[in-house]
Amino acid sequence: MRATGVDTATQILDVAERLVQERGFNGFSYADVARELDISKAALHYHYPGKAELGEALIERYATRFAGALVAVDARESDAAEKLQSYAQLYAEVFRDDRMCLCGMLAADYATLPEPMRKRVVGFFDDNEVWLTHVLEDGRAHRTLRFQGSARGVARTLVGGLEGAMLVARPYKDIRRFRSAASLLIDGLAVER
Amino acid sequence: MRATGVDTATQILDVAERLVQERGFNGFSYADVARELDISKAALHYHYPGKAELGEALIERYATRFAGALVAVDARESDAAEKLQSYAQLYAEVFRDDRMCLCGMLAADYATLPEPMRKRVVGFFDDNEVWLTHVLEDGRAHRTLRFQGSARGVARTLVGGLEGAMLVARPYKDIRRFRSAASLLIDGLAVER
DNA sequence: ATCCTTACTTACTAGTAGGTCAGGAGTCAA
DNA sequence: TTGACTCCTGACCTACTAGTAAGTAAGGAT
Repeated sequence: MRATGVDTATQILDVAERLVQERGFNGFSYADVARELDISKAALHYHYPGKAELGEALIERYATRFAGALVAVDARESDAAEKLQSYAQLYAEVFRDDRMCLCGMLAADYATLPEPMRKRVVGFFDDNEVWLTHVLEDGRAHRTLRFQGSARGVARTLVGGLEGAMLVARPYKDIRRFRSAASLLIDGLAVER
Repeated sequence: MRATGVDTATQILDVAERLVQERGFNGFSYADVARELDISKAALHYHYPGKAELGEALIERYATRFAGALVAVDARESDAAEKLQSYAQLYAEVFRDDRMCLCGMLAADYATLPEPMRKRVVGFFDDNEVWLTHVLEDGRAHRTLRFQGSARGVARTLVGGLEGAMLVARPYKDIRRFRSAASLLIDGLAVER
């Protein structure tokens, strides 16, 4: 038996999540996960009948965790500009260990994904967009943020901009590349004081 | 024999390029390419000894074509702001047919790529960065562009921003999503008149 | 006429992919 | 102490992966 007290289903999710974020959904196998946890492939199939179901569980947990982090940001920060900084910080934390955002990675693999996974990936981006749109509208109303066009358009640009910053910074293994891009994206929205 | 007059090596590149842009480097096989061209897998190995070499040839051609397009932009446009618009237009053209930028896709697959391919992917981004940096510095000198910080930092943000805009817009199959993000990214740099 | 190259083919390899199935060990309640 | 339930293993399957070996038809050069 493996040392930890964490249940197998969770350990599978942990390993698979890291593999997807590093290598993509088509870049890992059930055998990879089983080997790392020193269990049989059949044990994986017991907990997650197929790769598609494992993928769904992966996105669901990731999205739930992310949504929780956004609620925490709302509770901690009141200023919209600060919220955007915290949002970028969430991405920066994901960037560690050569990881890409799970759903950014799955967006690249989108064409090969089963339909239920696709729905959840899009749902993740939609959720991000909605949260950012609220923050942006709030910031504009309170004059702490300034931007042209719709809040929704800026929200989409931010999601894409941060995902792309991770994507391109990863080959360079340089978090400063990511931070620098994130700052330029976000600082440009703040009302200078 | 297949109808076209184009040589087999080029046809292989064409099909493989599309498959990588749609599905990623781990999302297609030699068998997929062979089936589409109605030739044997062994014929692929004749022209490109292994997937790694095929991948290298893919990036090399793509990067050369892209570099050529940038030279053409330099020749056609003199205004830096116009050059940026043309640059974004290059990306918009790639976006058609559910395609992602070849090197953006390969950046996602980066962890699983053989070393020679990695070098070339990074080289592509470096080239983009250099070209954009020149355009941005030129635009700032001629007061047609305005931005804070280093031209290099803005160039990196643009590359990442456009790659990410493609990545996230693709699941929605909506080029307007891409165009809107590209506009926000670039129009913010233009000196208002 | 022969040799060599180009551009393939068919038939094959070892290894890996995702997935199935019968069964067994441990736990718990009746 | 039996039966049900949970969690797992070993053995297996079929399809597919990249890659190789050997052979061949067509065409040019000597």
